[in-house]
Amino acid sequence: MISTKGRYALRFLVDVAEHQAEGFVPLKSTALRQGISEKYLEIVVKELVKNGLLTAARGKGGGYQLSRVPEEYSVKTIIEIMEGPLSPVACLRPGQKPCQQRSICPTLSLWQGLNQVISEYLAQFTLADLCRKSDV
Amino acid sequence: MISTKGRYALRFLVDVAEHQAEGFVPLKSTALRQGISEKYLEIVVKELVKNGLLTAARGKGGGYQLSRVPEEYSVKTIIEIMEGPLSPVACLRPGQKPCQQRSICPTLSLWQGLNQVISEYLAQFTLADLCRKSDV
DNA sequence: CTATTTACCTAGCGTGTCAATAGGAATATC
DNA sequence: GATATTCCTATTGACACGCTAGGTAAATAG
Repeated sequence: MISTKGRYALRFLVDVAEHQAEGFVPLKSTALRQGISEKYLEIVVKELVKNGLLTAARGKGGGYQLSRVPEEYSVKTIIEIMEGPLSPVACLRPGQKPCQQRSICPTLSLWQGLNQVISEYLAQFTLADLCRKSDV
Repeated sequence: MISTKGRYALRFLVDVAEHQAEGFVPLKSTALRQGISEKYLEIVVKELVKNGLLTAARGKGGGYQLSRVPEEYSVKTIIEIMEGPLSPVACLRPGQKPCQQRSICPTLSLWQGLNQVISEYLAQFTLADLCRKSDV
């Protein structure tokens, strides 16, 4: 359900948060530290820049910085940017053609509940929480 | 994360639970009622029989019945039979080669927590709960 | 005994996503 | 001008998903 894109994004953001004090953090160094393919990480990071989570600087001495403070990045938002709406079942995805069985489906409310449980869980954490954990 | 296999399985079991009073429930009739491809449903049902959730009877007048009372079918168990272990991220799946970043991964406990939240949610419901809902 | 109904079995197919790779262009610093 | 970096487009191989096809085996009804 949550692919490498979402997970790499989180790890990248944590890494940047922890190293940006020294200036812009180049993708290459994070890829090395985290053991992630450089080229693949590019794809992930591009999305984060496009959505305004990261500020980029090109050229020598360039790299990435967070656009805001870590407390303002909810895990749910980050995951949704990378993965799209995180419905656990296809029939709940927005823009889906309405299921014909919807009105009589005995499992609909089950999935709606699961959806909510997951959303609430991910919404309660921020980047700052993750950084704290990796300090220990 | 939860594919048609798991969802069809639940809907099939609910349907059988609600119609088995009249005898064995043939796959064909459930497929019609639920609007599911007969042939595809076969694949799903085969798995349920193999795992002892359903009792089958061949030939005319045959079909399927629950092996136990609906209260004894936890939603979590059913889903796990169809989908395998329901970890939201690959690195938590049992039998996965241990992640090299594991000891320093800032997101590990996040995923473990998500895993638990999902498991607990699905474990608290049984087939009987779903049947009640479709009665309303 | 035959026709019918049902479960059971094996195989294959088209589509899409995932994770990753390849090769370069644009931009900034020294 | 050399170097380090982000940015852009395209492609690949593997795999799962949802589904289809074409049968065989068993049980019942007439």
